[in-house]
Amino acid sequence: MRKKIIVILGQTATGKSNLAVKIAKKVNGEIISADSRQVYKGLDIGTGKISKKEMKRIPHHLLNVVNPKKKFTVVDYKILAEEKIKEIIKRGKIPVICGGAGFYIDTITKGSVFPEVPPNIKLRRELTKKSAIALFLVLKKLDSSRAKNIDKNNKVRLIRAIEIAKALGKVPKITEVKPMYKFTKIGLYLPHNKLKKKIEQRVRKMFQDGLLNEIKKLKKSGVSSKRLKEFGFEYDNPTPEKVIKETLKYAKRQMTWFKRDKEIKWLDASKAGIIKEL
RNA sequence: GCGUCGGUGGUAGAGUGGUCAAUUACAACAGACUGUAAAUCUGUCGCCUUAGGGCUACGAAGGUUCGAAUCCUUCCCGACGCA
Repeated sequence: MRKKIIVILGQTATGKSNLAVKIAKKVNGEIISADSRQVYKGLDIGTGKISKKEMKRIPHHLLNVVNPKKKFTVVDYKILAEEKIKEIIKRGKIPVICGGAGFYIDTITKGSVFPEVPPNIKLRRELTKKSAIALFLVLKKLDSSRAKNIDKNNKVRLIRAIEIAKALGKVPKITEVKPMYKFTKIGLYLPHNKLKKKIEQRVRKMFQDGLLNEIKKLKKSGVSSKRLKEFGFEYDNPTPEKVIKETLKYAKRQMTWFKRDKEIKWLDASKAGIIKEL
């Protein structure tokens, strides 16, 4: 029988972490975070990282595992997460994946295998200087079939495709290896106005809790402002209004991603007693 | 009260006789997603539509003109200056 894994996903500020803890308690589970920024050390307030106290002694994995100066990618995530899953199951416990990064979650639940071409910083730096059209032409020469369905305006994608094509000759089709687990996906959602309110509260609290200080600290430790920008608005000279706006937009993009997944069972986060159906 | 400048779409803000349903930005809505994913990128964004067009629109009302967001008159509102 395939082992069971519970996945808690949803937009930011819907209360995923809390629910995950509750569920983990109930099923004797351990939590694996699926958050692309909470993997970094020192990004605590801005990413809404769960506190020790809130964890309620449930083990949490893939939080604070890398230095923010280093790059961490989906593939890194996949490797680590799969390792953790195995370990947890070995301990006779149930893995509970919890997070809002759809891309990260999918790579685990769908088992997508990405071409094994590590980022080539030098090449990227060079290619970034070129225009999207120029990049597109380069890719077309290297791999016309990938060029056919790539987004011509998206430089980030074009650059990665070129990077892969240069290394492998062409961009291989993505394959999916059926994972040997059975995933139960639970999506937490809030009605729009409630979500908005929640986000506003949450952001205001971040500022009270010293978000600006956290940013200062990161800068001091040598994290460049360009890098901080990559982590998102909270780390780029923020005001509460700005951060709220950006967070709302992000929440929107999250939903766009999740909507496609028909396996998700959606639960209204504002209603109590959600756990019983597990 | 006199004078000056200004009133443009959800907001900010261009446009100063035709090519203007109106540059652009933001917001809003929808979407994409092959190792950056809170990243990156796309579409829609006055109303109606059989998608070719049709209609109503740039504070209000009149006027000039073949034609006005753009010029003139009066009025209303705002900012500043002088009283």
